[in-house]
Formats: sequence, structure tokens, C-alpha cells
Amino acid sequence: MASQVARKKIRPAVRTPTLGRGHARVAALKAAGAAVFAEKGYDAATMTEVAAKAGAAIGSLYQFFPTKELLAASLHEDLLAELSRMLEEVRRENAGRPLTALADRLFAGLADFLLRNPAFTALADRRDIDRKRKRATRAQLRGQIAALLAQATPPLAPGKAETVAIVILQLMKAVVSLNGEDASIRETVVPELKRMLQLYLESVGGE
Amino acid sequence: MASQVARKKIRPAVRTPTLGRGHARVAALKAAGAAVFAEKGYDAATMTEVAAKAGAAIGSLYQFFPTKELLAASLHEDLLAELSRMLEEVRRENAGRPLTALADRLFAGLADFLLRNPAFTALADRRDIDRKRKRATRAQLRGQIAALLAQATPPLAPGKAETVAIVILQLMKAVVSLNGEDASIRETVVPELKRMLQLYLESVGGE
Amino acid sequence: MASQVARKKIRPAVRTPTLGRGHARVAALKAAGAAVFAEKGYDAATMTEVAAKAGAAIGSLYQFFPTKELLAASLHEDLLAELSRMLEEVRRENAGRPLTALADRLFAGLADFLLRNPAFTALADRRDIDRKRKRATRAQLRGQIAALLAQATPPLAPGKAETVAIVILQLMKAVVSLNGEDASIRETVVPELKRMLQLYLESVGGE
Amino acid sequence: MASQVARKKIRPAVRTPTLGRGHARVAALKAAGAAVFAEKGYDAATMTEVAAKAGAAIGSLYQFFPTKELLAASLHEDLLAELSRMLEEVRRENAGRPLTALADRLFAGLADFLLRNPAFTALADRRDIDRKRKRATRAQLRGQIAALLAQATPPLAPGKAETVAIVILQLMKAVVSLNGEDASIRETVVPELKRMLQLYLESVGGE
DNA sequence: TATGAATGAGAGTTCATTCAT
DNA sequence: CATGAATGAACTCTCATTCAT
Repeated sequence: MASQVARKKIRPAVRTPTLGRGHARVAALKAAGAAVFAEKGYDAATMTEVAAKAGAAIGSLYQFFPTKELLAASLHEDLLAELSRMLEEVRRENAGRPLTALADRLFAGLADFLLRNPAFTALADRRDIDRKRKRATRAQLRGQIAALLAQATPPLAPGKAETVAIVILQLMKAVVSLNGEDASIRETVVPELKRMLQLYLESVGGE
Repeated sequence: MASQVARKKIRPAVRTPTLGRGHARVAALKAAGAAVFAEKGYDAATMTEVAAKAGAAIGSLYQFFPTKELLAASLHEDLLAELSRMLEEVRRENAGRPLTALADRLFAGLADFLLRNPAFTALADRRDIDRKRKRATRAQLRGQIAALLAQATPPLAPGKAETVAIVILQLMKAVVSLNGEDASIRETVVPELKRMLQLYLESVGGE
Repeated sequence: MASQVARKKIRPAVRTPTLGRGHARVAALKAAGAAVFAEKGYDAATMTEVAAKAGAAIGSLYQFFPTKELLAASLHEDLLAELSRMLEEVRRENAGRPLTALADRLFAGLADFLLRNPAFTALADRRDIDRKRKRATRAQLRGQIAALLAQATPPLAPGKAETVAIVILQLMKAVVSLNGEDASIRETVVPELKRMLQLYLESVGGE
Repeated sequence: MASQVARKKIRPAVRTPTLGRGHARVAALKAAGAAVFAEKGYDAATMTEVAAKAGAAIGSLYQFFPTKELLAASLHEDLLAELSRMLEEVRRENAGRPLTALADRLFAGLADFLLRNPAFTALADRRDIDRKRKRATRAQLRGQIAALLAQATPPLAPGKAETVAIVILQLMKAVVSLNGEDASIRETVVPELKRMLQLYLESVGGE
């Protein structure tokens, strides 16, 4: 066969299946990937384990995701899109409400999303992704949240909205990271974080 | 990479050198380890690279740290000890001051420590360390901070102090994670996080 | 890459299509195969790439050529046949002419053929084909060329003709291999090789 | 361990052993590499087979030759150097002799070298090496042979010497390629090729 | 018959760890 | 103790080939 050597690498891309059965496969592979990445983190995750968990042969996995990196990227994109949809929905349903109410809803939505998709955290925190991509991704997320916050009544100034978006995102990470703790700690601290945010927002919104 | 298997596991203990020369060696190895772990993360770090960066032979590294895991643990312990010393110092020098002042000083100290010791974050966040060890470590850190906060004037209730300690720690992580961002973002958001904390502490301390 | 193993080996035979459509398919596949083999060599060539270049599905390629080996063999045969036709034509049109004129014509014909069919070289040089097949193929080619040379005026002795055929063939390879070189080199050296051959033939023919 | 992923690839280089026993290993590995490359060609050769033939573990092979490519390159360089030494020796010992004698000696030396080092042919003919490297290598070889020829009595004009060098080299390839043939063929044709060269050189030298 | 998904042996390569010198 | 060579399991990825649709 062709040299096993690293060949030209013509920028391989995720292959979209053309046949029906392929779609199910791809879905299973993605699910398995998400599970493994979530459990072990990107580095410690193994393509072999992903394939096994999906009940597929290793070659099948590679048919659709030509590299581990691409599998991760694809997963990340999917999750990002879902998150984006969720944010848009929150925006639609809560436009015009006061800032604190907005933040409450947003907080709940984010927490729900992150808890249901632990792979997102694992993939977003990777230290070895393209700086640009990382930056772009964050900018998009922040932008969307800022836009959401800007629709409060009274409205937040755009610059302020961006800052507040970042603050909220950071608090979200805190909430998520508390997930590894005892329930008693979680149940004590999470409400405090929320309360802290509310205090902060009141001070911000009243400006 | 899915942990390269540890072939055998007899004798798991960091060897403490007896001679002065040994101490220098160990120090160099630790410094190199910290640098590499900080730069690449635990998984992607390589024992070979650590040894090389320390100007030592790979065998020499293993003489003192029989396992990658043990090197990380040793490093982590060292940093924890240093952090502990720092916290104790803050406590000594600020006992009796109001809560907000305490928090300010603590915040500054923590930020300084974490920025000077990026390896700490890399090692503390590892997903694959002994759950127990992790828990114990956190408990110790939180306890120390809680003790510090309990010495405010007026004093915080012990239970409350523990909660606040966690909140502060989480905010610290946020500050640290903002380090990868543009300076402009950092300079806008970090003060806001501080302000948020102050608002929170005022509400807590006034109880 | 150390031949990817042929899993099973039942039914090894090129399927000949019955319909017109099939013929077009096969032709496209062969053309693609020739192109890929010529560009990358047998080992580095990929069945997938061949199919892609032919605009066919991989399954379609295997329908007609159950093995990479068989595709190569089929191609090789085709080219050999074409070469044979060409030699026959040269023989017909030049019978009775002096040896040097014959050689000139032969040289031109061979060069033209090899330059138009780079796959021939790629396939003929394979180190891993059946020794017997290789030998037989060469014998045929040499025989045909010897027969051609034997028709010169004055005629060459049969044994001598065989030897001269080999010499000519070797010189042809040289000409072909010079194709990767700068034009200036090619244009200087190729005429010299021809001149050398003429000198040699004069010495041979005058015996 | 560190990501199994293709990392930065900091231009790895062949490692020279520092300890005595390493030298023996490296020699064995090179010998095995030469044997396998010669037998199967670069593509079909396997690092595993090379290691096995050297009686070494695969990791040992990679300790000194971080890639298959580098092993091949190192081997090629060695052989080139040996060839170069041989040519220099021929030059030293035959300066001033007539062109035909020179060529005779050169021919014998080259044939001997190539027959003793079949890996050279396998490695020099690789289709996938850097065009520049290939060109440079050939230029060097030709230059050295041309220099040798220029020392004939009477001397060859430099431009002509370069051309003749190429002609000789091409004839050498022919000789080598005849090695796969029956002894009877080889013994008939090789002398003819030599005779052809002599005729050519007489015509060239007499200009 | 055409299509493309599925398969899995095998290739190149890495790195934690051991051990002779 | 120091050194660096030796080891080999495990990893990512490829591709000839098969087979369900």
C-alpha cells in the first residue's frame, strides 16, 4: 500500500455520510467521542476506545473523522452550535425583561447545557488548539451573550454588556467545576454565586 | 495519549538526596518539571523533555522521581506548601482587619502566586489524580482560607467562612483563566470581578 | 509500506464487461490507474485514489479489478501489447534498411512510447512481481526487437541481434531516466547516447 | 504520556550514540536497514523488519533513527560518502592515464561498489525524495567523475567531461540492472556495453 | 451492477520505564 | 550516583478488500 509515512496531508476534513446508515454510524461515533473526551479529556482519550464504545471498527471511525483532532473539532462545533441555538432561544423568550431576570434564565440555561454536555468543557479547555480558533469561538459566545444582555430593560450599554457576559461565563465555569464536589458543598455554594451575580448586576444595571 | 502504562510499581517514593549536589540536581529537575508541566500540561509533558530541560540524563531524573506521577505529586506538594506559607503570612499580617480588606489582600496574594507558578494550575486540574488526594488538598486549602477569613473584624461565622473561601477560590480561577486573553479584556474584567466580590462580601459581612 | 495484505484470494481474474457502458468505465479506470501508478509508483498508489480519479466508486473499481495487483497486471499487459504493435509496425515499415537506420527508427519509437506511457516504466520496474512473468515479458520484448534487427541489410546474426536488442533497451532506459533532468542536460546527453549507439552498431554490423 | 498526535516535529535528526555499545547497535541497525531496503525497496521495507533483522527492539531503532525517512537518508549519505572516497582513490591512482584506461578502471570500481551495496540503487531511485537533494547529490557525483575524466591524457574539455560522466553513469545503471538476469545474458551483454563505451570514448577523446 | 460504508491487520512512531556500564 | 541505551506496549492512522443496500 501507499507509504505509511506522513503524506502530503491535503487538509483532510470530516466526511459527511452519503448513505442513510452512515448517519446513524456518525451519530454513534460522535456520541462515543463525546463520552470518552468528557471522561478522560482530549489527550487521554483514545481513538480505539471511541470506536469500541461506538461498536465500530477503528477504520470506520477514521472513515468519517480522519484525525482525532478533527473528531474533537467536529464535536466542539456541534456543541457550540447547540449552545448558540439555546442562547438564541433564551434571547427570543426573554427580550425586554429586567437584567437580573435575564441573567437568571441565562444562568440556568448554561448550567443545564454544560451539565448535559460535559464534553464541551473538556474540548473548550484544550491547551493545544489554534489560538485564533479559540479566540474566535470565545468572541462569538461572548457576543451572543452580550447581545442577549443588551436587550434587558433598561438596556445595558454595549461595552458593559460584553464585560458582564465575560463575568457570567466565568461564574458558569465555577458552577461547572463545583460538579466534582460533594452535593452539600454544591448546594451551598452555587446559590451564593448566583446571589453574588445578582448583587453585581443590580449595581451594574443601576448605573 | 492515554497514559503510557506504568510497567511495575514497586518502590513508589521520591528519593531524597543526601548530598548538597543532589539537592541542586533535584531543584533543577523540579524547576524543569514545573516549566514543562506548565507549558504542555501533565499529559503532553514528557519525562525526556523534563530531563533535557534540567540538563540531566533521563536516568538521573528517574533516580529521584521514580514515576512521572510522583514527579507531579512532588511538585504539587511543594507548591501547595508554598501557597500554605503565603496564606499563613497573609493571615499573620492582616488579622483583625475588615473582611473586604482581607479579601483584597488574599486576592492579590493568590493572583501573584498562581501567576508565578503556572504549574500549580496545570497540576491541580488534572482529571486523573486520586479523588481522595484531590479532595484532601482542596479541603486543606479551603480550611486555611476560611481560617483566615474567620479572623476578620467583625468575624465571619465558621460555616460562612468556608463558603466564602470557596467563592474566592473560584473567582481566582476566573482571574487566572483570563490570563490567556487580550490585555484589554483582562484589564476591564478583573477589576469587575474584584468589585463583584466586594459587593458580595459587604452583603455577607453585614449579616 | 510493506504490501497491505491481500485478505483472501479466490477468483483472481479481471472481469470483462459486456456492455458498452462497462467498457467506458473500464477504460476510465485503467486511465486513472495508469496516471496514479505513473505519478506515485505502484506501492504509493492507492486504489481509492484510482477510483476517485476515474470518478468511480471504490466498489466499482473492484468489480472489474479484484486486486490492486490485477489492475497493475492488466495495465502492464495493455501497454505491452501496444508496444508490441508499435514494434511490429516499425518492423513492417523498415524491413531491409540498414542497421543504423533501423536502430534510429526504433529508438525514436521507443522513446515516444515510453514518454507517452510513463506508467509502463513504473510497472515494469516493480521489484515484487513474479520473477517468471518478468522474465517472460522481457524475453518477448527482446525477441521482437531482435527479430526486427535481424531484418536489417545486411542481416544480423540471431545471437548478435538478441544482444544488440538488450543494449538498445538499456540505452532506452537511460534516455527515459534522463527525463527528470534539466532540459539542457537532456539535450546534450541524449544525442551522445544515440551517437554512441551508432558507433557501436557500425562496429557490430561490419562484422 | 504526551499526545500520540503528530507534534511540532522539531526537525528530528539522526542521533549519534555517545556510548561505545551504541556504536555497535547503530552499525547493526544500518546494516539491517541496508539489507531490507535493498531487498524490498524503500516503500515496502518495514521498520519492524529492520529492527528484527538487527536483533533490536523497535524502540532502539527509533532511538537513533527517529523516522524511516531519516534512516534511509542516513544510509544514503553513508553510501554516497563511500562512493566518493572510492572515486577519489581512482582519481589519485589513475591521473594522467589515457581516457579509455580511466573509464575502464572507473567502470570496474562503480560496478563493484553497486554490487556490494544494492541499497544504494534502491535509495537513490526513490521517487519521493526532495527534488533539490536529489539534484544536488547527482551533481556532486557527476562532478567528481567529470573531474576524474578531466585528468586523462590528453585531457577532456570540462564541458565534455561532464557529458561523458553522465553517459558512464547511465551505462553503469544498465550494468546493475542486468544483475537480475541470467548469468549467460550478463556475461554476453556487459562486455558489449564496455566495448560500446570504449568506441564512444575513442571518438570523444580524439576530438 | 453501482455505491460507499465497514473491516481490521499492520505500519510508523512515542514514551514511560528499566538496567547495564 | 550518573548516564544513556534498551525495551515494548500502546497509539494514531492507512488502505486493500468485502459486503449490505
